[in-house]
Amino acid sequence: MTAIKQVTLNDVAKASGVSYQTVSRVVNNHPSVAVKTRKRVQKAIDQLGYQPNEAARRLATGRSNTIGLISFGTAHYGPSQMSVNIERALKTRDFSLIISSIDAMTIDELKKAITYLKGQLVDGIIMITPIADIDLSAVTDLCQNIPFIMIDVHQGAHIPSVSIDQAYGAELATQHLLDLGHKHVAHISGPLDWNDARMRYKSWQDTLNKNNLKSDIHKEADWTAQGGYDATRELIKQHTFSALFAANDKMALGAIYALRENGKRVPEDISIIGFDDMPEAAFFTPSLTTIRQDFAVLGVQTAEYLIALIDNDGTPLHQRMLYPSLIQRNSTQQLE
Amino acid sequence: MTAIKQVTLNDVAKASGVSYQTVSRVVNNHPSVAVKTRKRVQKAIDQLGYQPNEAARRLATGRSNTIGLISFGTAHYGPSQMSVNIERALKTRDFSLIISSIDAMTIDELKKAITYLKGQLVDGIIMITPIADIDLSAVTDLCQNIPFIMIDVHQGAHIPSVSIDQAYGAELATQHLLDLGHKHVAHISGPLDWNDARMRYKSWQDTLNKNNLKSDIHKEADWTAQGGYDATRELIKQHTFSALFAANDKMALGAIYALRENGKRVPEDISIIGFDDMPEAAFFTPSLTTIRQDFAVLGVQTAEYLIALIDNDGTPLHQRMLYPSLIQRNSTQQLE
DNA sequence: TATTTTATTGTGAGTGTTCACAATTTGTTG
DNA sequence: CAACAAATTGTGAACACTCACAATAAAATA
Repeated sequence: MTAIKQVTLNDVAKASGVSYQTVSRVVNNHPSVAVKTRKRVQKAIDQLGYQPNEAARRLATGRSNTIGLISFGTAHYGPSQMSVNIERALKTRDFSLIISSIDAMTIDELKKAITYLKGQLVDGIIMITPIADIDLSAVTDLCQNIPFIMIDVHQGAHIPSVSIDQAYGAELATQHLLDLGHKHVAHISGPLDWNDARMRYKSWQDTLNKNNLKSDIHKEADWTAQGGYDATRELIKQHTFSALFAANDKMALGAIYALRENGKRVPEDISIIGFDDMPEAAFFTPSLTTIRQDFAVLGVQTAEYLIALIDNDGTPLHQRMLYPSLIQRNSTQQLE
Repeated sequence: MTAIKQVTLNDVAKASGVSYQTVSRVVNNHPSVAVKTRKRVQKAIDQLGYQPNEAARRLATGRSNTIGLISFGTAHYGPSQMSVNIERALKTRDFSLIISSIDAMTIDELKKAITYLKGQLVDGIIMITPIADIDLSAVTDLCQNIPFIMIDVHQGAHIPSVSIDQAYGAELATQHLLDLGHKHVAHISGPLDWNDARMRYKSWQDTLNKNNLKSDIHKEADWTAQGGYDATRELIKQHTFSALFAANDKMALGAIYALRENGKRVPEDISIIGFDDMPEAAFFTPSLTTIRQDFAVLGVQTAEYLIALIDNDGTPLHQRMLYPSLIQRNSTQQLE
C-alpha cells in the first residue's frame, strides 16, 4: 500500500527541538517535563498529527492494553451478548479487544487461538467456551504466563471464571412450573455438549426429583426458534404434558408457534417458560415468562476481574458466580 | 505480570544451530532453505513452542494482517449481524479483527477510533456508520494512507462502500402492502438520524406518492420491540390504517403485541410487514412478512473488497450494492 | 558564592522481527 | 578439475518505541 511514512517520535522531536525521549515523556504524561516544553512538544504533536505506533510500544514494553477474546457460537444470543458486553466493559477501562472466533470447539482450535493471541501480545485472554468436554489442563498449560478467564466453564474446574448459575436458573424455572401445579413438565434443551444446556437439563431433572417427580419428556434442539419448533412438534406427537421449559427464549418462541399450530393454547393448555430474557421476550404472544441472565453485569465482572489479574499478580484465582432471576409474564399459569 | 521470557527467533536459532534468519525463513515458508535444515528448525520450533511476536513483525513490515472495525450500535440486529459476518469472512481469509466500538456517532469519536486503529497498524478499516450527518471529508482525510470501506453509508457519497439497497427494500415492503389493496399505510421508522431509517422512511413516502397516495401516519421509534410497541399504541390512538410497515422486525413484534392488546387482529384487521428477516420472524404470531437483508453476503463482500484494496493499490473505488428481497408470510393479507 | 539538591533533558541499549545484501556451500559444465 | 552458476545460509541495519541511567540546568541551602 501507499506507504506514506508514519510520523515518528523523532520527527516530533526535531520539530520541537528536544530529544525523542522528551517527546515520549510528553506522550505518556510523565511528570518530569517542564510545562513550557510540554506545550511546545504538544503543539508539534498536534501539527504533525503524530500517533504512537502501538506495535513498537508493545514490542518495547511487552504490554499492549489489549485483551484477546476467544469466542464461540457468536450466532447465539448468549455468546453474542457476552462479547458485546465484554467489549463495552473493557472499552470504558481503556482496553481494546482483539477477537479470535472459533468454528469448532476442539482443543486444537482453542490452542491455535490462544497461541495466536499470545503472539499478539495481549495482556490477558477471555474465553467463551460453552462446550463441555475439552481438556482444560492443556489450556492452563498454554496460559501459564498470561492471565485468563473462562466464561461459562463447567462448575468445579479450578480455573478463574465468571459465570451465571445455570443450575439455579433452571431450578427457578422448573420450580415455578411445579409451583403452578404442573406435574408433567417437558424440556427442550440446547445441544447437550454445551455446558449451559447440560446444566439446565440436569437441573430440570434434579428439581423434578426433589419434588418426587420425574420426566423423560425431553428433546434436544439447537438453540434456534426453528429448532424449538421442530422439537415441540415431536414432543406433542409423542407425549402429553401441561408445561414446557425451553432452554432459551428463541426455542420457546418456536415452541409457542408449534403449539398454536396444533391447536394448543398458551398458557391455557400448556405453560411455557424460557431462559435468557432477551428484550423481545416481553413481546412474544403471549409475553414470555423466563429466566433473566444479566449479561451486562457478566461483562463488567469479567473485565474487572481480568484487569485485576493483569495489574496485580497477587489477585487470587476464583470463580465468580452471578445469579439469574425469574421474570413472570403471561406464558405460564396455574394448572386448571 | 509474570514475565516469563518469550521464545524468540534467536532461541530457536541457537537450539538448531543456524542463524536467526534461517529460522525466520522457515517460519515464513521461504523457498530457499534446504529440506534437511527446515526439518531440523521446525523440530526446534515445535519443541520450544516458538510463536512469532506479531508486534515485532508488524513493526518490521508495517503490515499486520489485521483489520480494524469501527462499529456503532452493536446492540441492534443489523450492526451486530454485520460485525459477526465480517468477522467470519475475514477469518477465512486469514485476517484478524480488532474492534473499536463507538458510543456516540460524532465526528470526534470517529476520528479517535480511526487514529487509534492506525496506531495499531491495521491494514485496513471497516466502518459501520449508520448515522447520517457526519462530515465524511474528515474521514477521507484521516484515511489517506489506509484503505477503508464504509458500510451503510448514505448513497451517492464518493466513498468505497458496501451496502444493502434500503430504498429498494422499503419500496418492496410498501408496494407489497399497496398491492394487497391497502390505502392507509402507516410506518414506524427507526431513529431518523440513522441512514437506514431515513432511507426507508423516504422510500415509504416515495412509493406512496408513486401510487398517488400519501400518508402522514408515522412514528419514530428506537429499533426495539418496546419502541415499536409504544409507537403503535400512539398510532392507533391517533389514526386509522389497515397496514403498517415497521422498519425492522423487532419493532414489528412490538407492534403486533400492541395491536392485539387493543383488540386488533393481525392480519385480518391490520397487515404488518417488517424488515431484516431475522430468523425468529418466521415464528412470530403470526409469522412475519418481511424484507430479507443478507448480512452474510454483506460480510463476505466487504471483506473481499477491502482485502482487494489492501493487496492491490489499483483496485478501483466504488460502491457495492446488495439487494434485499420480500419474504411473504402470514402477517399481511388482502384488504377485505 | 560555593555546594548540594532537585527538576529537567539527553544518551545508549534493547525489544523481536524483516529486508537487502554479502558470504558461503553445493552443484554443474566445459 | 577449474570456473561459474545456483542454492543455501549469514550479517548488519532498520522498524518506533521504552527503560535505565547519565548529564545538564535550575533552584535551594549553607
